[in-house]
Amino acid sequence: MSVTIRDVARAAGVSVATVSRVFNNSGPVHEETRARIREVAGALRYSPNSAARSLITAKSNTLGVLLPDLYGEFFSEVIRGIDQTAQQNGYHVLVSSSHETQARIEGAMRAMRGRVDGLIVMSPDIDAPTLAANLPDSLPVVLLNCAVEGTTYDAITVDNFGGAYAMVRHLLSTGRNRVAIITGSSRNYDARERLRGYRAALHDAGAERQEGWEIPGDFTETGGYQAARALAMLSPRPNALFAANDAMAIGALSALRKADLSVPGDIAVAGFDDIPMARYMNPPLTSVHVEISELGARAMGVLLAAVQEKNRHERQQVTLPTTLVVRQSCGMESKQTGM
Amino acid sequence: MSVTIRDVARAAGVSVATVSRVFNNSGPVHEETRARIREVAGALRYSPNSAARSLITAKSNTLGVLLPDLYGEFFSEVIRGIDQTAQQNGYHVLVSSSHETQARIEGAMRAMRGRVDGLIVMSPDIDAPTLAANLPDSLPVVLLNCAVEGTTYDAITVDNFGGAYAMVRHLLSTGRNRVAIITGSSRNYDARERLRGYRAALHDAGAERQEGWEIPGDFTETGGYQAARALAMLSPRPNALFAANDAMAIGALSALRKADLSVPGDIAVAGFDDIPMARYMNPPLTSVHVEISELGARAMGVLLAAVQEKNRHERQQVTLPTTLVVRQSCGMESKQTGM
DNA sequence: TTGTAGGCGTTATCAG
DNA sequence: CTGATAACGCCTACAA
Repeated sequence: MSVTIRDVARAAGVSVATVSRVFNNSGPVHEETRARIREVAGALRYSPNSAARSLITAKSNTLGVLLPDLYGEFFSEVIRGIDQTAQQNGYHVLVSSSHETQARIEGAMRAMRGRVDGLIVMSPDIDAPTLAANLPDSLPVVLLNCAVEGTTYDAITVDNFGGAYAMVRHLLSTGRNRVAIITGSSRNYDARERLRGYRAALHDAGAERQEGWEIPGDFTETGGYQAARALAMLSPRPNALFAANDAMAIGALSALRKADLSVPGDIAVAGFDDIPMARYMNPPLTSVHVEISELGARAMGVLLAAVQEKNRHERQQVTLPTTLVVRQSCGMESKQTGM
Repeated sequence: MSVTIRDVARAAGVSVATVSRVFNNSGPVHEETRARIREVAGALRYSPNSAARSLITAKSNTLGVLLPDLYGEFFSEVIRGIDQTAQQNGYHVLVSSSHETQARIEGAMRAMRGRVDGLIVMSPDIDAPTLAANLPDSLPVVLLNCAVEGTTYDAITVDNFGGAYAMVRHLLSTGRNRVAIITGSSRNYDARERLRGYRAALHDAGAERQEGWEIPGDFTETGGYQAARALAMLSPRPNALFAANDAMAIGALSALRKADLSVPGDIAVAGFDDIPMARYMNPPLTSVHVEISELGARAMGVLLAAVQEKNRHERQQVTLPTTLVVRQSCGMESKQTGM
């Protein structure tokens, strides 16, 4: 650990400059001396001090990830995608989680400043202007599932609107005419977009819409459970339910069961995300499939481009498509293909 | 970003040493000048260059986390606990995931060497000797859910054996006399321990045990599904099933349903981990509750102690207790308390 | 209480 | 192809 480039140089009978050259593939080095240096360095178990390197190159080879709250399978997958892509490109990942409030985001950014070459920010709960005010302008930043309308940040989002729209459209097409929704927090960008898709689908199909059919939730199983319990007592009762994520849909299934309502007989149920467990629910849960780890991978991809091209990098706002996965919870007949 | 300590010093009309003292609370500084420096620094948006700081102090204020594979709710929770504890103590977290093989672990460690002050290693698939050979001796390391018998590393593990033992014991106590298990990979430490607990419980209770009742799984929903499908065809058929984790238990529930077996009527089912969704299954899933984020928090706590005390730090191997959570999947009657 | 100056381990710019 | 040597930004004795 305390073996430095000088030790290697001395042991190999060369100057530090030459050692540096072989470790950076910079400048020409005689093949023979290069081999000797590599050997000596290996024997000494030398590895360059990254702090010193960062100090002079002004690069840390580290990228930061700011997360709202590590919770559930969703984030686990996102990070997986982020980390794999980073690793493949020789970068490290510094994570910082649990940033629901603006103050915390701000603090986390300050803490990361100088330690990272770029940042992925995932904070669906913070609005765009607030975010903009806090984002460092000197640092490449990619927004993940954030409200970015009218901004010029690099951003990547799931097609929340399109996915919700397609799902509700599908529910209507199966003959359900009273479609309710369990929403996420109204401060949450994803949740707002999914609600918007729900409303648009109803509107475009000329279907009935009621305020009371928009039941507030919070993206947790418990929230979904409680919302569905409330929904079960509505009259007339909706005959389809679109939960803004799978966790809530699963909670809802449980509540409906308890209320002795059959799914999909009395009411069809659908979720969003298509987490791995969705297909193993009873009944198997219809959902909007999102390639979650791909989401993280793409975000990291854009960030790497921004970091490496640095100047002259075209800002891009990517929307990841979703696909409808129809299973029995919304009335698919065959038990065969439900899996 | 390019504003250095010298700029602050110049602007405040003092020397860099004084500014440094202010930012490190080291040495005495006149209250008045301290205030002025803080103000100037704030106005200039100065923040110390961490690379330079690390270079001279030989500390990075960063702790590394090596994960086998970011997968499912479990890891999400572990990281949450780790990160929160780190943040509270002013440390950053560098993560690196997807290290199933020894070679990858080794590479990741090399990559982190010098960038972190300590390491949390979670690699249940690697055996202790192999691990030991690759662990840096100069760096504080805490093992998380690893096989550590006979080693002196700091380590923290879930009481896999005890949890499994208690669960099987419980299943037997409800009158089930043919208890099967879906195991995890035999290379996985957690899985081995849970299997050991299963066997011990059967043995101690004088219950019947059969090779064929130990069905291999892989900790995924799909693995559980397939294992349960196989189990359903056994004769005589087991009347209780202990899955070594919840994901497999959920897959199993689905398969048993498809095989027209009733749970808990024909067969009781139990899992391990008690992930949030367990209680919302149909029927609600009995499981061994683990305080997962606490696991991460504790690991980080031990690591911080090791890093800060450095010398003279007593090695400790902590085992986190588990609790039995009984729900309807193993025959609890009341629908009321099943939630 | 404050300032001066040396050095942390590398890289990069010059000469040779 | 190789070797000195000046930065990089900061901390920390040691002086004042």
